[in-house]
Order: sequence, then C-alpha cells, then structure tokens
Amino acid sequence: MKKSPEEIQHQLSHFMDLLKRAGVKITYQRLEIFQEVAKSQDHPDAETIFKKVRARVPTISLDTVYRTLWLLLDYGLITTLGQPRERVRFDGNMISHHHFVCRKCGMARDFYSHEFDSLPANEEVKGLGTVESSHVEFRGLCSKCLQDSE
Amino acid sequence: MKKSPEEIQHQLSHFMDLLKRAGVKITYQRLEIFQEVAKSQDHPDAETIFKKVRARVPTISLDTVYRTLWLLLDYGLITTLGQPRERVRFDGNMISHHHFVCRKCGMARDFYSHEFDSLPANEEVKGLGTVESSHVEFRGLCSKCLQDSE
DNA sequence: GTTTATGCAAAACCTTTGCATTTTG
DNA sequence: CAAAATGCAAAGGTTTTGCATAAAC
Repeated sequence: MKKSPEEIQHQLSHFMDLLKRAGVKITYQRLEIFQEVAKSQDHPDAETIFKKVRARVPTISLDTVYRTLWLLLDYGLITTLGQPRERVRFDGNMISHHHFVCRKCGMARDFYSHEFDSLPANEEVKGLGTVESSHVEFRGLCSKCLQDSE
Repeated sequence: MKKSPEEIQHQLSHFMDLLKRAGVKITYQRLEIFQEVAKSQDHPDAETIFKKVRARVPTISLDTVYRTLWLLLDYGLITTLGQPRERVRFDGNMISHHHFVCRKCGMARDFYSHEFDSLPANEEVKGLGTVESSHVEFRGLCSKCLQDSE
C-alpha cells in the first residue's frame, strides 16, 4: 500500500505542527529525513536512509540521521522493528509461544495459546510466500512501569 | 512455565545427538552454554549468558559464547527475539499493521487486518500489564527464497 | 594423529558523544 | 542575538575474526 503524495504532505504538516508546538526547530535535514522514512515501504536502516537523503542533501552526516530518527521515535512519528537500542537476545524456548512486550522497559514475557499458533493467513499474505507459523505480540505497559508512572 | 530438570536433560540429549550426527564436536563449553539458554526464562543477551556460564567455567570467553549461540541457532535449537545480526530498522507506517517475515533472508512486508489489530488477550496476559495493541507476525519463506531453494 | 574448538587480542561494525560552527526562530 | 542543530572526528559498545594453543574424536 503505497502512500499518495497528498498523504505524505499531510503527514509532513502534522510533523511540522508537532515540532513547532514542542519548541523544536524545523530544519531542512529533519524535513528530508522525515519524508524519506514516511514514504519508505521496506523498513530501512539508518545507513539506507542516510544514503537516500544524501542524494538530495550532500552535506548531511550519519549522526544527524540517527539523532533525527530517535527524535521522530520520541514523538511517536515512527516506530522500529523490534526493540530499539538493544543487543541480540536469545530464546531457548522452542515450544511455539507468543510475547507480551512492555513499550517502556522492553520486558518480554512468554505466553501460550494454541489459537494464536496457527492464525489464518489471508490471500494477501499467502501471495508473499509460504506461511509456516504465526506469532502474536501484545504491546502495552507492564505492571511495574504502570506503577512507576502513577 | 519453568522447565523441569528432566526436560532440560531430555533437550540436552537431543542436542548431543544432533551434534554427533553432524560431526560437530561436543565440548564442555557448548554443553554449559546450551543448558544455560535452555533453562532461561527471560531472553538473555550474550553477555548475560557469558556471566552465568563463567561462574561454572571460569576460563570461558565471550567469543566462544557468541560462536556457540550462532551454532545453536543454525541447528534450530534456539531462536532470537527479532532478527539476528541486524541493525535497527525504522518503520514510517503508523497505521496499525502486521508483518510477514522470511526466515531465510529477513525480508519483512506489511499487511493489514482489523481482526489482528485487537486480538483478545487471555487472563494470563492481562495479569502482566495493560495491553494496548496486538501485532501478528507470520513467518515462512518468501517467494524469492522459495525459488532459490528449489 | 588429525581435525576442530577455544581463548586471546585485535579488528570490524554500528551507534553515540563532545565540541566548534552554523542555522533557526 | 540566544538557543538549538549540524557536521566532524573521535569514542563507545557489541559482535566478529585471525591465529596459536588445547581439546575432541
């Protein structure tokens, strides 16, 4: 589902509004980086975004890209695949299971559900390849972070 | 759901069997590392596993831990949270969506489903915290990797 | 005895930080 | 003009690699 130029434009206005209200400066670099991520379809890494933006802003540096991406994340304008700023974590539980992940502290706990083990894939998904398993991730706040924020 | 000592023992036999058949050497270090991950409940990182194993094998080094963990992953004896050996990836799509991920090449594609946006959490999950959203990940082989393996 | 794994140290890799300069509001 | 952001270079943290030694088969 590719975004229309109008939709990108609309998101861009929202982005500028949000920064303005927060007293954060709107720079040429930030606008370009935001647009690049907003129109991306393939979950790019920082380096990829850097290269694409550099084609239009030759003086941009990689650390500005990182700083901007974390800023966008803080303002809830983008998300990451998996937990950001984390090292690899290993899982010795080979029984099919699912996760509850705390969006604040990153705590991940297993739970089990036969129903979720084999959710039905629709035609759109079947067209992408062969589906072997399904995994559910519930996101929210864990009891501990809930208490801390009260 | 904590594993019983018998279950760990059973998994250990399976592990040794598999390595033997593959002509891979069974070492003290590998046995200890495997057991540590097998009994873990909290998705530890390499450093954590290293520290725990070092308590029993004082001469072990961190690079052996990494080499062994990737070995275990290759043999399908453990998994990782998120994609292994990957940098952070950003997602500019803020509409609630789900993923199909290829287990071979790591390709991740979005798809949409109102049903999956709010799957019902059971009592076990509700006890962990407040659930805000649900996300489904289908895993399998993408069309491209499927072709390559034929 | 031959092959493979280990431990060490050094490298590679991705991401972050300090600081002088430039840009924004 | 004051405050904040950029670009540079250097540092930080995690993961990987080359190689001599040690262990497994």
